[in-house]
Amino acid sequence: MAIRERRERERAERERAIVAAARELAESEGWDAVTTRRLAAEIEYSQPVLYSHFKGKGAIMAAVAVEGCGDLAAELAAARAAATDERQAVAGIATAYADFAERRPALYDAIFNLPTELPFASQDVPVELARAFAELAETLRPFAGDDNLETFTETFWSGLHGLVSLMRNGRLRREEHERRLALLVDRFARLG
Amino acid sequence: MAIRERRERERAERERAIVAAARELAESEGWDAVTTRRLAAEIEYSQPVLYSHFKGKGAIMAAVAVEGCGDLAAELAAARAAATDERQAVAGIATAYADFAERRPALYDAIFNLPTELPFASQDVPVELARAFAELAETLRPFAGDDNLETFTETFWSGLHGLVSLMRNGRLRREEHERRLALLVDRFARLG
DNA sequence: CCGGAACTCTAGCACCGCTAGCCAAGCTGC
DNA sequence: GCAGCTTGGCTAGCGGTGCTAGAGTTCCGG
Repeated sequence: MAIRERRERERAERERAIVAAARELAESEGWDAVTTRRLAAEIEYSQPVLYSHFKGKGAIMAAVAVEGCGDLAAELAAARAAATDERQAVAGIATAYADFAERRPALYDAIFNLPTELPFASQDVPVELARAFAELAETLRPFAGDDNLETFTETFWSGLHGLVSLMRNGRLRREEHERRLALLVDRFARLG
Repeated sequence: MAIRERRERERAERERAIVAAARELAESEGWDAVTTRRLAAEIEYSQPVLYSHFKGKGAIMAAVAVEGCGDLAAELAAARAAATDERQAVAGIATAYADFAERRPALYDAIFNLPTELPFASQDVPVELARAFAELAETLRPFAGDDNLETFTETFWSGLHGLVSLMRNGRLRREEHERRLALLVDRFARLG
């Protein structure tokens, strides 16, 4: 039965290759360039193979999004760990968040903007996403005051998301970005 | 030469019909249902006619977005006018903004989310959009303090945009919406 | 009345996500 | 060792997309 095991190994490997190809293609040429035909060519298999691994293109994008959540969580954690004091931690994590969105726009879109069926508000949130959210929440904890921490975090997070997504599609003046970021942090990282 | 005038009138009328059809279709069935074939059928002309009015589908969507800006500006202005005091004005305009996004998701997406080439940061912003932004700015003026009013407004606006867009695609718990909105308002409508 | 301009239509291109059905390889039971 | 079945990847194709070339019709000016 070792053959069966090898097969399963190869199959898992191919699945990873699909997600990796989708991610790389999206990051280098944008999601519009990610088509099932292109993806199939990239992994050197025919199109229908993709559908034996994933329900459809949306499921592949969701898989990329989950991977991206891991990266985001890691970068947020690093920013929090590097902070010197509580207030600076908020500024640092905000900058890290904005940098992530700026540096990996395709990944960011997969996680937050694209109409994917990535489970969010339900109970089975991807663990990586929960980690990213928790990093934000822990950083904000000293400033939540009487507000519910989760709600407080969601609101701050929304501010960050609004800043980066409006700027990325040209709705905000790019040169004011840092000032807006500082302003948002200032409004949320204060006591009382 | 009256004939030429009649022709131009009919042509302008047809252009309005295209935009109206796109808007109605998007609002009732979502942007996915807005295809050039469907649009052509709706106005009872053939597909290529659309391209004699607009450069492409994107341009039609941009026209719908500009119309939508007018609606948004009107609703924000009404909310501001109905306010009893300065702080309540911020809460009112925030609620009006969120309600607009909730009640007309397709229109909101056309304005802010879809990757349209609607001119924003350039000098020729649609006048309706400038009006909407100005309503926000005037409402926030008493609370901007030392911050640049425009930057301050952009940041608050980003917060609103983040809240509504994350909630609309299932990234935020719907039942906490009003609390988040109140929290955002509270952070921006305070002195000092 | 007729030549030319303006305009709309049919038909089709290249692409999309997705799937039915064929065919070859490999495992299983005799 | 061999027949038959299962597995799994392939080719080909469906119905859709945005967009356009070129034919055909209508109408205006001389």
